[in-house]
Amino acid sequence: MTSSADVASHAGVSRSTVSQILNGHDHRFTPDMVLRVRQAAEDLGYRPSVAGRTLVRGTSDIVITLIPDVTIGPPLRELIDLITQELATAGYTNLLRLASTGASFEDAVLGLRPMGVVSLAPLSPDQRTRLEAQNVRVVEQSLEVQIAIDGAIGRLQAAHLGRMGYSRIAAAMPLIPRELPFATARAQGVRDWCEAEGVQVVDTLHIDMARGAMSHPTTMFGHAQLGVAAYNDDVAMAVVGAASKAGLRVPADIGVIGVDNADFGGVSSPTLSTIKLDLALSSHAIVEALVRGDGLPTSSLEDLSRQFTVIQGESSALTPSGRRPNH
Amino acid sequence: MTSSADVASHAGVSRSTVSQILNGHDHRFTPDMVLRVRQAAEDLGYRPSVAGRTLVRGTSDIVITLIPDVTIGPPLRELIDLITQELATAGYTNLLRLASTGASFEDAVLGLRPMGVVSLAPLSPDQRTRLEAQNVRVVEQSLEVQIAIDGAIGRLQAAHLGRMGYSRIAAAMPLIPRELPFATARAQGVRDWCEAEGVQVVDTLHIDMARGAMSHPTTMFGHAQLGVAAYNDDVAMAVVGAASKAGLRVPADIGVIGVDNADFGGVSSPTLSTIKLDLALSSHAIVEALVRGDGLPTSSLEDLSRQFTVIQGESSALTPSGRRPNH
DNA sequence: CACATCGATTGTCACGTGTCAATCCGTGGA
DNA sequence: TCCACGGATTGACACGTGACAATCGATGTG
Repeated sequence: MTSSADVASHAGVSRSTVSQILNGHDHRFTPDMVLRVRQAAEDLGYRPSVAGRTLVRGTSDIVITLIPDVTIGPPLRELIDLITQELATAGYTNLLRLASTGASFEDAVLGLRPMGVVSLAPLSPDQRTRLEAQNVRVVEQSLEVQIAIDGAIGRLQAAHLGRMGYSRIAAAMPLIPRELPFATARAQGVRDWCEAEGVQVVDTLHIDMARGAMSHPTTMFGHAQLGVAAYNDDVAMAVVGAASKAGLRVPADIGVIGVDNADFGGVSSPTLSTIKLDLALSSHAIVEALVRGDGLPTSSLEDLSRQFTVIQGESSALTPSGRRPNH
Repeated sequence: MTSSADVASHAGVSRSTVSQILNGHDHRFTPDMVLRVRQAAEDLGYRPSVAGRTLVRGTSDIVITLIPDVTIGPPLRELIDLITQELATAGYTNLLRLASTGASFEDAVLGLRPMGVVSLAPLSPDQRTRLEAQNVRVVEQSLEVQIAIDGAIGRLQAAHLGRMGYSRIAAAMPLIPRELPFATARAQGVRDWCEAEGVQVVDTLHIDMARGAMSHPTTMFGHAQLGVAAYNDDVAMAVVGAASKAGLRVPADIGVIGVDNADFGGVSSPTLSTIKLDLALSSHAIVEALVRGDGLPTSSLEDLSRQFTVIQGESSALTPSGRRPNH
């Protein structure tokens, strides 16, 4: 394991010179000296020890990103990639940790003296407090913002179903406790739009996602021309499956729109209408806030709604006017 | 940021005493002294600095797990969780990094002097060489093992379809270059089983997973009673969708089995038959190999096949004997 | 009573780094 | 010739930790 002392002796200079040149203070030195040191570091494959640097600086260049407890599809993956790359450009190292891995998070991570923590899922208030007590910068997807986003998605789904001509609208949510707060916000968003537009709201459908659970659908579809705003594409698929088992036609009798733009929704029959979440522009705001050190600015809801795109599939094409947009 | 010196002065002893008691050498000290130091550390919320420890030991307690460039569903997520927990039990900290985040991996990570790297995706040979040159233990899902696993899955799918009575069998693979080596191994596994059992093999179907691509299915289903072994549940759904658009019945005319046991496959109509991958027992082998320091023992194929379970859905229930197992 | 013994506790060193004060050396002015 | 100047380079320190040698003190032995 080569150290800066090795580089120094290899270049015939003092270790101090090596350290300064490699840390941006090269203007104090002769050009050929700079070149010689750089070359020596290159030859020896020198990588400064994070441990040594952390020790002297009091804080490391490490940022820990907490990954929420959901399946990580292409969009979320891309967001993480972007955050990692932008942090790298700013000189920081992004490392990941699953939020599902118990309380061990703080024990395991705080010893690293990370420069900051990015939490893609809401943190508990005392978790946040403890992190900040250790001078760790925190940028999180707060519960408020998350709920605002979910509400906006619910409204967007309802608006789509209304535009397509469904006269009654319901939300469909999975029976997973962990998802409850978000599901509630979604359903509220659906209700909000319907009340504002004077469209009839039907009680929220609770969908059991266990294998085969929909084989014997109940009379949950007691309405003709019902539009269903599903929690995600999986739930949307369950609704389509249940309707099919009940002998109802999609989209003629029941319309469905999901969220996520999952692969299977684009190739099933019928193809699923869905909402695509574009997370790209958030990454910049996150990294910016982290590096500057202040909190993440609460985006206005106008800004948020721009991040969503309705993708028209066959599952909600009630009216003949429902054409597929070019994509 | 409290250091061991703070704990020492708080307990009225020397820093050396603190260090020894907190590192398992407590048998050398009086019980009440041990208690006093432990209490002081607790009171001050002391967490030893990874940097300091790394510096003096020459290597850190950090393990970096490289996450492959695929969507991370519940099974993979659970594997990562298990690895993290088992490593924590052994005193190591597991941190994650996406494999897709460019070549910056080595620059960013090697400075941490990690104890080891777990790669859930095959590494390039020179990557592995460079890691080992820095005394980093490497445990990877080698290309050979990955291909052996895929071959076994393909055989299992073909065997299921054959058992269900489909007289002709085809593999269905997505058009994604990144997946090509694995897809090829799967198709080969399907072919192997068919040749061994004397069942007719049909040319591999190449499935375009772009939205709406299957709306105008070609004449790819030129065979009655065709069994299709799909690359995953998404591809299986595409096959079902295309069959449906072509006016063919599933499972009567075409049988389909996927891989992954994804949620949507259990609630669609028809429900998808699939293969569930049980990754639990691999985590133990991985951590074991990493902590011991030798390479990951190449599991025999018999062992591997035990990790797979066929889940019977409606999409491959050609024969009346095809009953749904209790689960 | 002197001394060896042994358990309990402490002192010291090294790890690799970044920063800043200190030193070196060549040049120009008085 | 001497000194001040200033740019180029180096020395020394601190960061927090774990391991090991060294020290302390009390007890038992001759």
